[in-house]
Amino acid sequence: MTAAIAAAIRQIPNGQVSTYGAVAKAAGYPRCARHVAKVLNQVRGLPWQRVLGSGGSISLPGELGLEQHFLLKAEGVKFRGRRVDMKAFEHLFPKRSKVLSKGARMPKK
DNA sequence: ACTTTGACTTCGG
DNA sequence: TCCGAAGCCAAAG
Repeated sequence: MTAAIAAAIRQIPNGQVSTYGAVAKAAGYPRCARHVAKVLNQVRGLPWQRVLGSGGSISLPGELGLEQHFLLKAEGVKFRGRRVDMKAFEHLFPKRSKVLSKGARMPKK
């Protein structure tokens, strides 16, 4: 599954971005956003800078965050304040034939 | 086999 | 808009 996630991340084209949750979902593990982060941190050769937190926010702390910002900017991604303009730059993964249905979540409300 | 660990996500205040 | 709490799941030790 680590491989599946890594593969999903590699699919993100230059100039576009995605989120942890979206990547996890695309890889077939909708709830494993956190693991995506871990994969990004461990696996090398991935376009890690194209993966953002929900809403297009940079989750990387410190200088790495600045570097991410820089790299994305270099790819043509534009920022709306502290967030990436997801509406315009989020990469949509090809829908896999609902193999893993995840159903509704969020028990709270 | 159990515990820890994440660059998360979402809700409510 | 920002902050804290709770839920979440697989990989690594």
